[in-house]
Amino acid sequence: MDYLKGLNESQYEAVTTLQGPLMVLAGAGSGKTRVLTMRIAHLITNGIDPFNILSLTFTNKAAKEMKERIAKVVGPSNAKSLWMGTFHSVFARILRSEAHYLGYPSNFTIYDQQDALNVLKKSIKDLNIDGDLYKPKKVLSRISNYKNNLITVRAYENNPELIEADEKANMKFMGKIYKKYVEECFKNGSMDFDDLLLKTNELLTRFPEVLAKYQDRFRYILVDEYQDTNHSQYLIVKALASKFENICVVGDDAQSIYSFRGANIYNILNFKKDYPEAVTVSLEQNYRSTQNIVNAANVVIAKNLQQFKKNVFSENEVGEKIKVYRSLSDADEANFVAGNIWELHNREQRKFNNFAILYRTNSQTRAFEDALRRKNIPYKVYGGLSFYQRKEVKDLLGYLRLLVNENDSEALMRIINFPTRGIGETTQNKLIVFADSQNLSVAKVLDNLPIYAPHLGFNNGVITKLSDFWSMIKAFQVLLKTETAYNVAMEVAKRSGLIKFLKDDQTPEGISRVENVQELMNSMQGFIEEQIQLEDGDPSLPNFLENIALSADTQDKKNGDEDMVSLMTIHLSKGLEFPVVHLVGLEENLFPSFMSSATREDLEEERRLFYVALTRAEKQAFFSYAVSRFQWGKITDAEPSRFLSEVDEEYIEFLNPAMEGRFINKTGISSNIFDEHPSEMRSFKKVEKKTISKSENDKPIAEPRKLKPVASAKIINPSGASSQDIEVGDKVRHDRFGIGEVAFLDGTDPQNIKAKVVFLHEGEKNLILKYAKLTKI
DNA sequence: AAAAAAGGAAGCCTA
DNA sequence: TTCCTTTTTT
Repeated sequence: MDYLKGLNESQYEAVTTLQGPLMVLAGAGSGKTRVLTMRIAHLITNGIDPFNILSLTFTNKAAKEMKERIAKVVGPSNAKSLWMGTFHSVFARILRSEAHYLGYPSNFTIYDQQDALNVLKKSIKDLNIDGDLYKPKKVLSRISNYKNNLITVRAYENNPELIEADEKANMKFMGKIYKKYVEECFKNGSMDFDDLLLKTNELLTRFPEVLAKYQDRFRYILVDEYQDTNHSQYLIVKALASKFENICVVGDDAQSIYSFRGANIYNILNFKKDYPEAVTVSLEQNYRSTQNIVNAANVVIAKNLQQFKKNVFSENEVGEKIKVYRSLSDADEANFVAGNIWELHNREQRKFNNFAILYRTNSQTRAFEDALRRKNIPYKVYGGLSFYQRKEVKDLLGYLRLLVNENDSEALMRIINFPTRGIGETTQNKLIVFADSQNLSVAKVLDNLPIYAPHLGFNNGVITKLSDFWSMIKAFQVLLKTETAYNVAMEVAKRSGLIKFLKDDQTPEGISRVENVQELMNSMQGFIEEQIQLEDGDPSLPNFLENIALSADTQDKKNGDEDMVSLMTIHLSKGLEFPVVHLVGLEENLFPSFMSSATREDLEEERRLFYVALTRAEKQAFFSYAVSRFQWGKITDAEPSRFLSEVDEEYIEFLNPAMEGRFINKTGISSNIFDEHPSEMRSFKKVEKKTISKSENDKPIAEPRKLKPVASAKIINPSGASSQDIEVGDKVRHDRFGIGEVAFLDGTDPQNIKAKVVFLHEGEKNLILKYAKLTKI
């Protein structure tokens, strides 16, 4: 058992405690992945059939890597029958084989967020509900919330509290929309991401024989990143594990950062309540970072109340102090970071891929891209629009999805007139309305076009276009029976006119679109070859489509990537490590985010995010913040993040000596370093930063303005033309914070007025009127 | 009636 | 900036 050698005491315990419930609290950099893989290997060497092991990971990439590592220990044939993957991919697979229980076709389509949004938009429109009041994105996130908490449409309708809550939030049609959306998805034979979990729960609850089958199969269950599971996932795990209770959860409560998509930190905090006999193992030695970094991260995270007591420590070198840079503007900050990387690259011979720039929001990327490009430093931005979300890629995939599931009317409508073939909006609407009224799918109508056409009032020209289109699709479907997925896709790309359409556009963007389609074809070819190599591989088109639908992590960072600086959000950086980390934009209202300073829970999550960011660093960490930043089309004042003041000074070194200690504020409420002379200093600052952004950033400059407090101001209501006066002393209502009173107004530019509002329950908040959507009461 | 072109508004928190 | 709506052209 060589693989057990080199484990420390707690790692050893985590690997070898095989029976019964086990919780492994794995601090950052404590060798968690190693423990997980060794544990599975150990299970297998102890005679457990891999077929009986279910291992749920956070990303598909993690699953793949882990599987490879396990294969090295126990041999590839043993590793093969392991059930390993994300919740979504594992249960999508199960749902496909059990779909008939739920009345779904086994070839159901999986909708990504964009698809879901399109269906939702259509639903809202069909219900004749004002889309301005019911912003699809907002509605979708509410629906997602319901689903993650197992609130089905029926449960919703039977829950007066929920209905009342939605009414209070000015969304009394939520129930109606929810119902319609679910019906549409069902009709399309499709599930969104949340459905994959919700329907699994339904399957396991309603059909005891199915539950028994999977309980019996998954005798040993491992869940990674347990702190980021949502309620729905929690229930699935609990149901499956309830027979044998061989459940091992691994995670770190200090790194729970996904509550905005439903993750519930109490799943891990209450594990002991669910399984009173559970053994807890804490992995506390950090092998990744210097002592300085570990200690600095510790003192910050210690400010959180909701957490397990841990003593994370490092026995690595003490290391350098964290360097803090105060910059004048976002561009200045980016120049500092780029210059610093350049210098370390030269002076310490660090390769570019040693560096990461981590930020809170994607919109911060641009400044860094500009600065790096100017210095000719190679970089790669992670996140943002992923390859599979590109329009041209989704268009081709739309065709392919339609071939597999012709009831997928979302896919059908996407491509029925793309490339344009004279089937315009009017025709499309007629089709949909008719299909709905007859309770048929659009595909069925097209199947029997000659019969239905008279009822549709189409002229001959339209009928010809429609039947031409549909016979083309049918021909593709026939092709699918004999040809490989790749050949079919190639045929689709050519015969649908898609390639021709894209090639007609010779602009650089157009050329890159063609390349993207080619890239899709390549990845398809790669997928097919890979699947053929595998003994139990499945090179079919449906399998390919499922794979991409679930690979939100396709463009994740690979280790040993090319020699480039990595730029990504902190969320994306979870699980990665870099010798040198620049954590940027450490400003109030940016990090912590202005959306997240409302409640203690939100703030604690931001602090965990900070913890995650800092613990990515192995050798050196740099913090930076700007005193003003180009944001929302305006130059906005910024104050140093409270997290900066939460790091003990012994771990920090200030690069702007004059500023040393100036921002430290022990109240936890942000302070402005210029508070002593508010107006003069601020207007001075404005001038200064304007010159900077002009020369260095070439961005439009805001009109000069005086910044003196005003007694009243107009607010612009973004959702309509109506504007409303808000004055000091007014009682106002906020979507989230509730009722409060305006204490102070600041600024004359109607686009940029800040209000200090004292809320009944949430206390004092600084809000930008334009975004706060306050209602006067 | 459909397609292309132009104009205008909102968008930003995080996968 | 990107997406959506409106206008103009065929």
